[in-house]
Amino acid sequence: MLSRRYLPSMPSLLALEAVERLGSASAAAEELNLTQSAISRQLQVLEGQLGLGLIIRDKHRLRLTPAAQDYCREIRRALQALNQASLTLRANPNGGTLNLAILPAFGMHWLAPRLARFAAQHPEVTVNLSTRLQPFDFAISHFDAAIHYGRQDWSGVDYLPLMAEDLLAVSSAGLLKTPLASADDILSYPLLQLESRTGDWGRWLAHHGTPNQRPPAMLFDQFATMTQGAIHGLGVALLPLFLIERELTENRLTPVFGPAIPSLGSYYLVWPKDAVPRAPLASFRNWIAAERDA
Amino acid sequence: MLSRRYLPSMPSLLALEAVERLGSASAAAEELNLTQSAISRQLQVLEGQLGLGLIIRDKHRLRLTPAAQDYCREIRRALQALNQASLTLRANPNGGTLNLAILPAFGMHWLAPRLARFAAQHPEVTVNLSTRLQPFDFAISHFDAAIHYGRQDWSGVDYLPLMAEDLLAVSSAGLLKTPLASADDILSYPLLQLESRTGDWGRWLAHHGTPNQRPPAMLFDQFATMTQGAIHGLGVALLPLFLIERELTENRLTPVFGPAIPSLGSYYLVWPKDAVPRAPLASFRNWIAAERDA
DNA sequence: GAGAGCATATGAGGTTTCCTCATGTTTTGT
DNA sequence: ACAAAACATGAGGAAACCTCATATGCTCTC
Repeated sequence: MLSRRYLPSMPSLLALEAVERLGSASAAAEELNLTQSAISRQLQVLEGQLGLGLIIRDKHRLRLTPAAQDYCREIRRALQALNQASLTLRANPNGGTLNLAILPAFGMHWLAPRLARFAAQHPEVTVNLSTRLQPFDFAISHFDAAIHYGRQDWSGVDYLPLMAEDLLAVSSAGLLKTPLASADDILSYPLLQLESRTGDWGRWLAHHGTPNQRPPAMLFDQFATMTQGAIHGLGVALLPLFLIERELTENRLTPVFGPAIPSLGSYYLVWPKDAVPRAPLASFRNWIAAERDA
Repeated sequence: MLSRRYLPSMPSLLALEAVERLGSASAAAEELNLTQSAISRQLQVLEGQLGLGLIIRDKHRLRLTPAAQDYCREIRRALQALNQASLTLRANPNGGTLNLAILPAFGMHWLAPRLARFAAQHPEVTVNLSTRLQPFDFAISHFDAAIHYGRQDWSGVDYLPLMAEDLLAVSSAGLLKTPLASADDILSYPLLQLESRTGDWGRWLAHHGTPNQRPPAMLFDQFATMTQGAIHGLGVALLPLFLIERELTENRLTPVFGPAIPSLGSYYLVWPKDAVPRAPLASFRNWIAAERDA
């Protein structure tokens, strides 16, 4: 329950926030279209209400105490959330919102091209996308659903399988002087891999008859940067086929050895098992299942 | 930059929040120590300012539109953050706060017993603990630092090693009728393992001369539940020694085969590389380094 | 189906908060 | 030394907020 007693007023919080950011009451006043006098008073009001000093008034300069700076960090985040929520509501007065955590590569290549159709089909839902590289706890985040790659190893969620994945070993055209005679010749080139998928090269080698290897490789946190690395000749990368179709047709990447092999994990839409049902999520789930089967 | 124009007033947000939660304006009025009249007007003010209807007035009952419910979810979170920040500031006017993400088992067994000393040494810092089972992105969370188990595989952070770990194979006293003749006899018992550490049993077997195994095992997301499972005879678990000292001395768990083996990962304190230096984090880092070496 | 009980809405009016204007004081820079 | 710039504050008005009193409509019970 929220007690009204300890919630400062909006103007006083805005004043503090702006003063912290801009460094002076005058500048804050200008930004907020107020007078310097108003800011000065609001700061006093806030100090009075919280019952402590927030500002060190030193030679007619304002400086926040360390505690006030911490406080400011928190309230800025909260104010931005309020602002964002209000703007979203104005932009979309009839529908709901769907907060979706995506994986950057999947979001860019699979979801983004299709999402316009969802928007057309469900104009009442605004989709907010935010990238997350790792699974997270739904209970302490504000997401309705997430895109997950891997196996069904996220606890407390339900899964909708979206897509399997094939991995192809590729490099820039110039990297290999001569074609590889066998798969394990690849070990003489620098290998690139994703932090979150360090087993992939081992699986690729096993698939080509060289088991129990776990070759060293350069680490990237996202496919986008790894793809760029490969294009620029940094080494050989094992990349999902659906991400690099353009790079292959435009010869910026070329296959190195063998065909694409099926990836160990798949892409899923996941959402918390215990969430209260919400229309936007249900619409999205139905839509994405249909897209998958299209 | 926060525009003052679209930020509703505090009373109007509180009114909406309470109405959504309590279902009526009268109940909201009582909770907020206001009159029903005040609530009714604030709702109208809010609708006016946002320029849209939030409430379906149906037979003298108030019902929020779906969009308003979504909006409510967001503002409630923000209001709670403001409330929390204000209370924290009042409780601790001189110092900073340190938001720390911990691993539950490490937090309970290693950190908790020591944390009182930090509090005594640094009364000016309030430590907020929150458990996280997986690495996360510091840029989009509000944490100052985190406890990490594994290798140095979290990107964009600095590391302070805290502790290595030894793993012991244990079960309830009654589970094994006869002592194991060899390590791989363990495969005939159900094995328990952590979701995030699925390679551990393979390493344990390799350590005892049986390489390249990846035995199936029951999955747990936290050590606490897994320990309870082992105590109640669910199977054999590979548990960090520092977590189960009591269980061993009190014979609720007994070693199954062999001594403890060193774990692949270690515990670290990690914090974002690019963060602006803050006194609470520096104090904590210094303190925890000293604790580690004590 | 009449009346009690409980909702919300609203007119009128008071109180508090918020803001500006005008002015004073101190510091900084030229 | 003087201008410019910064913050503080007294006074007063405007806006926001709240209450009281009252009106109206729904629902449930007898």
